[in-house]
Amino acid sequence: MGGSKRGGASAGKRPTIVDVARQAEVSPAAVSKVLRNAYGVSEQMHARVSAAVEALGYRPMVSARGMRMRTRTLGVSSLNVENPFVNMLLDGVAREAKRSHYSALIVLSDEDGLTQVEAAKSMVDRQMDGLILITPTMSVADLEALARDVPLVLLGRHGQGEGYDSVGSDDARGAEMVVEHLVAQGHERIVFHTQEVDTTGLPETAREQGYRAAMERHGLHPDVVRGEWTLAGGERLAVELMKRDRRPTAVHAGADIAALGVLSWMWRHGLRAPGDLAVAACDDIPTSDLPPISLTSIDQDAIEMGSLATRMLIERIEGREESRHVRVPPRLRVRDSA
Amino acid sequence: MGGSKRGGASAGKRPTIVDVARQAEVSPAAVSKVLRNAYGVSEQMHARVSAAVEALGYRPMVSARGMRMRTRTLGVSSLNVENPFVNMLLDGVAREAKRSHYSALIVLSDEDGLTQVEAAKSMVDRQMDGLILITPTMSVADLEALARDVPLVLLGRHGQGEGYDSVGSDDARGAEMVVEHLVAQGHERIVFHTQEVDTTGLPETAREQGYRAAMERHGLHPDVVRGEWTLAGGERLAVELMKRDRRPTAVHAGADIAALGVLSWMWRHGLRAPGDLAVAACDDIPTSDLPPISLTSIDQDAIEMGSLATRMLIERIEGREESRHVRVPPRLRVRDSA
DNA sequence: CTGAAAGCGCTAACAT
DNA sequence: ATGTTAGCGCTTTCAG
Repeated sequence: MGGSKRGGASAGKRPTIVDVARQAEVSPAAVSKVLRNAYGVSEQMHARVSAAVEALGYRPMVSARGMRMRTRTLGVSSLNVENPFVNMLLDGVAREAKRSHYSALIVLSDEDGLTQVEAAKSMVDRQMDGLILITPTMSVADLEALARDVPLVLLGRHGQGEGYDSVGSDDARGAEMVVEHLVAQGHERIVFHTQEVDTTGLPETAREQGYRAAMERHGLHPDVVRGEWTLAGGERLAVELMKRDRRPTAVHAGADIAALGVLSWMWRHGLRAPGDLAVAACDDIPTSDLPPISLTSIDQDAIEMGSLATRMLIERIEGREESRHVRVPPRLRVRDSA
Repeated sequence: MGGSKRGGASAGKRPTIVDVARQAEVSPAAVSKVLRNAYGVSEQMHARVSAAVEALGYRPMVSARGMRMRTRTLGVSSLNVENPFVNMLLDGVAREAKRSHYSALIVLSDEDGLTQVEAAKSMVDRQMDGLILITPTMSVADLEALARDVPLVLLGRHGQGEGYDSVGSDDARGAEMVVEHLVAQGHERIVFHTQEVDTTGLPETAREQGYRAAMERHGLHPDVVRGEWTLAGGERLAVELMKRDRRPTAVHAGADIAALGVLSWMWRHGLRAPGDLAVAACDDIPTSDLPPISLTSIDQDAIEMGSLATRMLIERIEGREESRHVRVPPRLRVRDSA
């Protein structure tokens, strides 16, 4: 049945390093050295082993190898991807990992802080060399505990602690830019919409700070509405704003996905941006650029953020000790909605 | 600093099963049994071991365990996620995996068939119990080879071979539904836009068949334009259609993302759907439902597809031998664009 | 430059 | 019901 030498690597079983050694008539240790390009292997040996590897279609089993050395695998934990912004981050991570000859494995976890911790630990159990956590909502204490077990980079969240790194957009600056732009357009009653959070370091916090600072600098009253950065959250925001006696003239929805909710509601009710209400947000997801939407937004260069986080994680894996916390400068994309 | 008993599991190193055994004053084998809920452990033993596990914060190392048994980990390989449809599939997979107490690890690979094969193999190297491949473009031969090494389910692609399973939308039926709808609206010159593919089983093929069949049934001329299912591809399609002497009155863009390209181009040029051109597509991504877009589309129930594929993979891992190829029925979402 | 032997953390017979 | 021993596939001393 297509089998070859008896007792060999045929029988449907995956060939091991011992099979290769037998085929090449050398020791398993020698094979291992060739595979790792270790120091001290003759041309001859290299050729023999390579031929055998080729012939058997041998591939090292990563978990066995992982018991003695690094696996060259990065773990990425991400919230469920309703938000396309996250996809762009993942894209950046995947590209950079590939470029650096690492594998990146992604696990999807829930908003729930506990599940995130569990997801992260489960990646450690699986011998990942390091972890990238995308906008994790877990506590700082949990993050620090995790960082003691494994090299760690936060992506899309600001960190300040020691022991891990972070890459975030300069959220405060982004929110300021939105306000500056709206003020320049003559707006004065500008609402900011954000999510309730209890953990520090999340974009919500920084964006609100930036908004408040900019408003006050212009002698305007901050007007913050709490809600959710989802489509539905945006619709509820629209309802709330429109039923006010003294309507605002502009809203910074906090995140594109919420802004889309606002625009949808307005559209359905015969209202248009910016005429009835100027709308702006953060994330610059692809949908925002579609002409019928044309949402003014803060571009956070997500792909670059993902790629930077990956480079930083690899540096850490390869020995860096000092923490680095990077804020990537945002850009304002002015479109029709504001 | 802060260490406890000398020689114990303190010193920053992760505790092993031996540490737990020592702490509980039992044998490592006993610990292993408790951990696996294996047959034949006394109440007493269970309590002692559990306490020790708790005390040390012990977690089994999955790769070591994986050398002797299953890892309860599913590998998911997915194309780079420009297309939100894929996210919905992933979402379904993640939920079902969690429900079944499996972990799902995702790897992002390129369009390129070779890279996909490499990505899949690398998951096998990492001891995944089974693989879900999302709309893989690799050859049937490659798929069959892979299926010999590991339980395999294709998601978003039709398969017929033995040795693996598949879950796809009934793409032919979906395309038919679009044509039926357009014909019912009085359209006769209906273009179908698809991607060039060389591999069988992909949605492109089935959708084109469904389109042709439906057109012919109504005595209409099939009119197929090749291009790319991307935003840019959709814009090129619009250009091509609009410069024709005898313009079509409707287009089935093949995929929502391409339809958005068509709509964008039309919008920028002062044209509107369905007045100037009726536009419909497949995928029903969230953006299509936004009022300013309102794209008529085929809802493939991606979340259910992902979840079904996951259940099927687990069945296979747990012993099923016969192949199953499922076609999930699509639904037409009629909106303003057609 | 190469090979023999020990061991990574765990499970699976086999004793007891 | 529990412990002993061997070994999964690989790397790593350490001799030769």
